[in-house]
Amino acid sequence: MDVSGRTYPQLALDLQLCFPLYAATRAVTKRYVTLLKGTGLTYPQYLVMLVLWESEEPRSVTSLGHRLRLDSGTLTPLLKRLETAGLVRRDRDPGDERRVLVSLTGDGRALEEQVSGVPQQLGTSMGITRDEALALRDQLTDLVDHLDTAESS
Amino acid sequence: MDVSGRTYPQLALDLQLCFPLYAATRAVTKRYVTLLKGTGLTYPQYLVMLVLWESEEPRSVTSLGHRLRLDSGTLTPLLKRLETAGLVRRDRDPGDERRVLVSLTGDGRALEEQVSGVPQQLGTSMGITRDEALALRDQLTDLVDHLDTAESS
DNA sequence: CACAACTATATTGTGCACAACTCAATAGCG
DNA sequence: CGCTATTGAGTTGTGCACAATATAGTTGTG
Repeated sequence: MDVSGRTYPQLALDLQLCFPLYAATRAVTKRYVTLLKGTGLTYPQYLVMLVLWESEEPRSVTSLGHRLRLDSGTLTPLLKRLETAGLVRRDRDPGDERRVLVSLTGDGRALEEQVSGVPQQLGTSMGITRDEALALRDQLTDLVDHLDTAESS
Repeated sequence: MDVSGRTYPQLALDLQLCFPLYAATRAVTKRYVTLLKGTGLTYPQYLVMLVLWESEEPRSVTSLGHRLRLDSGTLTPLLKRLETAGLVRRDRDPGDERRVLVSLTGDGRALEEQVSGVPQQLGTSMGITRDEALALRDQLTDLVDHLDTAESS
């Protein structure tokens, strides 16, 4: 890698780490488009569905946001699209009318079986073993934790 | 981690790897907003500037796109904003009128010095050593390469 | 009870990403 | 030379992300 001519060689590092991270996310998202074709889900919608499938109970918008680190500005329109698609219902919590509870419809629940092969297919596409995936997960999780604490300083 | 109750436990893995990757990219992007405040650059704009700073010659839109894996639909409006900000110029290549050559202005070149501390600050925020960063970079690069070849199949 | 502080969601505006498409310019070929 | 195929950039439309703001509902306090 040629960095010899740069006035500020340290800037090359940003292209070397931050760019691959950025590119990897877009590559994964792109792969999901193919894998999720037929379900009509986008990648962020799939992540929301994963959280709902893992929950026994309906979840509020804020609760989904905490799990996925997304705010209402992103989730509200996304959830409306899932509602239009007939995969979720959105009902005001009778006990606290500020809250909107998101619950799965029959179709939404049924979709889980249809995508059950996706993680396996993606694992193959990424060309890494389960152990490598778990190690990578840990590094990325650490990174997010560090950035979260750094942001508040 | 409780996955015992799931009908399809393999779906938990997508939340365990793909979600951290997705969250890490957004956390890094968010950190850059703070670090780049004052320059007026967004994270994708900063990446474009990094490529221009590392180039001796003006680059075409396609050439920038290959380096950053972005298409003209993303780059054209982004480059127009950089042009409006006075950081780059966009001129048709006299030798091939289809091509638009992107070159740095004096202001654009001067900005390099102003952001030269950013990689160091980000490294601190991420809480990883240079060696860890390079190892992570290699894993992510491998991942992108695998996904690229998988996509075409 | 009145009312200020707080909470949960929704809305608005900006900026990516990317697929699909258009259009102008160029290259290649008979 | 004339015609077709290709290439490079731009446009359009959809769907995130997220900051900033608005609004309705709730809670705590005097």
